[in-house]
Amino acid sequence: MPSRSKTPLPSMAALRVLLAVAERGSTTAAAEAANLSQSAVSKQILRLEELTGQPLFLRTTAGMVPTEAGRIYLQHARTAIKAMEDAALQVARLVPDPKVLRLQVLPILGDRWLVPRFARFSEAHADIDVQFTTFISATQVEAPDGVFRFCRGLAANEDGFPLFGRDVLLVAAPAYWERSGMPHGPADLCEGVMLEHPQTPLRWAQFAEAHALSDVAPKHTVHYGFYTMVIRAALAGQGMAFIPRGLIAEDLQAGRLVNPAGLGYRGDFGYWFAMAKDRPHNPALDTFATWLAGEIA
Amino acid sequence: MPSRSKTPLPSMAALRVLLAVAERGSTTAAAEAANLSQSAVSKQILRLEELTGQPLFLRTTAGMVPTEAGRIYLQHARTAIKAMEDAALQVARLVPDPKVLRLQVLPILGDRWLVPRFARFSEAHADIDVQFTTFISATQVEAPDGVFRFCRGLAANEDGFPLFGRDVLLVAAPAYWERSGMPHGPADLCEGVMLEHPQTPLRWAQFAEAHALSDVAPKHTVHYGFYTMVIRAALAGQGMAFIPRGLIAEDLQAGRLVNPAGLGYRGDFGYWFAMAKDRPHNPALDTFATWLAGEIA
DNA sequence: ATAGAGGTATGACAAAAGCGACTAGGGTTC
DNA sequence: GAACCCTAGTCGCTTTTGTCATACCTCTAT
Repeated sequence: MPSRSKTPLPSMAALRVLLAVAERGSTTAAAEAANLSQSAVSKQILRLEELTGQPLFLRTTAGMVPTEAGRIYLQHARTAIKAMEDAALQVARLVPDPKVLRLQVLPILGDRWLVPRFARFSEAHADIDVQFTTFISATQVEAPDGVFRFCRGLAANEDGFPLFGRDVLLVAAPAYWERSGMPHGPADLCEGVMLEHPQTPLRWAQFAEAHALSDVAPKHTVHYGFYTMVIRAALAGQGMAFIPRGLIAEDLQAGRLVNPAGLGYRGDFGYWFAMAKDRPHNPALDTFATWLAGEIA
Repeated sequence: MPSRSKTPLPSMAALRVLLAVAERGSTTAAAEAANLSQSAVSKQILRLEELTGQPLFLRTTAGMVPTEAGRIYLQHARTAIKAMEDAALQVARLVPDPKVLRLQVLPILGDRWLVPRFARFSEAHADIDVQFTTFISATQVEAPDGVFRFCRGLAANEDGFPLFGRDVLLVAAPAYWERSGMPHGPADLCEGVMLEHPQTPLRWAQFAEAHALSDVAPKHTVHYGFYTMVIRAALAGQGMAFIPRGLIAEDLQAGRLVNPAGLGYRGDFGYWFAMAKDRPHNPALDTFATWLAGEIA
């Protein structure tokens, strides 16, 4: 039975913007991701805050950080958006020969690697409707057709192939190196500021292990809730980060990030594309996998 | 992590309209419930269908009935709407002295009894923000403050009081009685058409039990998915229905429905208002309960 | 101090979406 | 065939949502 609540509801578009802001940490960055102007993003958030009757973000000089209310609201917004994406997918699957793909992708990989080249794919295969999703939820009924993952390898019941990512570089913005001095070896890094995302194995620990450094470690480490923000912070010159080369190829080339003395390591983890083996054959998925393999070749 | 899907999302308003249409069975009826024009409702549905790429309703001459795709979409729409209502509620609860109430109410009771008189309450207590909700979901974090229920009585850990509804009348539209002939006793009803909602104890079975009728039963029974639609069908002259007097007081007075020979019964079930005993004291809830008690007195 | 670089908010205005009133047209019922 | 229910389309009008330019704030560097 449907609701008869008089509660005014936010628009889904606004919710999407909300999530983008929370993830990227600023209206400016979110605007870019959402293909909107900064002012539009700002207004959406303000409208949401008016709706809920309280601030959803704290405005700091560095950007927007969610308040208590904001975090609660975000959680539910995810559920709502996910529900409708699921709905769209399931309904699309009802037609005889559905050319729909659902791909689960990590936010950083999507933003920095996949989305830029994906335009070419959708141009070449306009008939295939690809839905990207970045998290899973309780309402999820069907597993995605394919998954982008940061892991060591595939499970037994999966097909797939590695993309890139084992080549991890220590980078920072030129401004940062100027301030802290260009390092020549691991030992020079102790004085620096490390930027890390606790749940991602792209950290000093992996670097130290690869180079058998037992007692050296940087004095300051800053943790971010999203790996995206680690990269953003690195670009802003706030510190050093370990980042897979593939994610920042352009930034290195343009000089926005610098990898001193080739410092880095080769990790166990890499980005993989995985598909369940036991699912019914899906030609659209084949097409996508083939294209993807071509892109990394 | 938020979604980065390119899937265009429907507006929440559209989803609400969708639910209304599904429940009431026609755009015309939904328009009334949603305080919109019929044309607006129709257009919302058409837009949703364009979005999903397939029809969500079958157009029959009697109204709109959900397709397979429609039913799936409805299900998810409920979760989405519920998520945002929950969000609004939880966020509202964060302020020091939140004057927010969540009340769970049955659709028929809400439409036909509560909403009409509720205007008076919200006028008198503009500071109290009441949220009506009609279904519960997995994402639900908090129990509602109060529940309107059709039942025999309260549970041990509940406070509350009965509203009305034990006085059940057999009614039909005048046009129907003209066609089928005015009955004078239970036996005359066998030839008629009964309108019932399978999950509601407002049916021939209860009537027969109350009057110890063992072998008489109407030949034709039509089942509806929502009790709302039973009333709608009765008003449209499609048959007879058992309806609590309180829900149709106006229709009886206006002659839109007629209760022949006082036929009916006094049932075990009635509408109750229930509040959990063990919850922290909420002054706004007291205010509401007091008002409600006054309304039925 | 002051300029500059990050960020957010705001005002003016254009585009698009949404709504209501009305109308067309199909199907039932009497 | 007339009256009545339904849905869907058209026409203006209002509201929402977006862009662009700009103001403004706070930190940092010169």
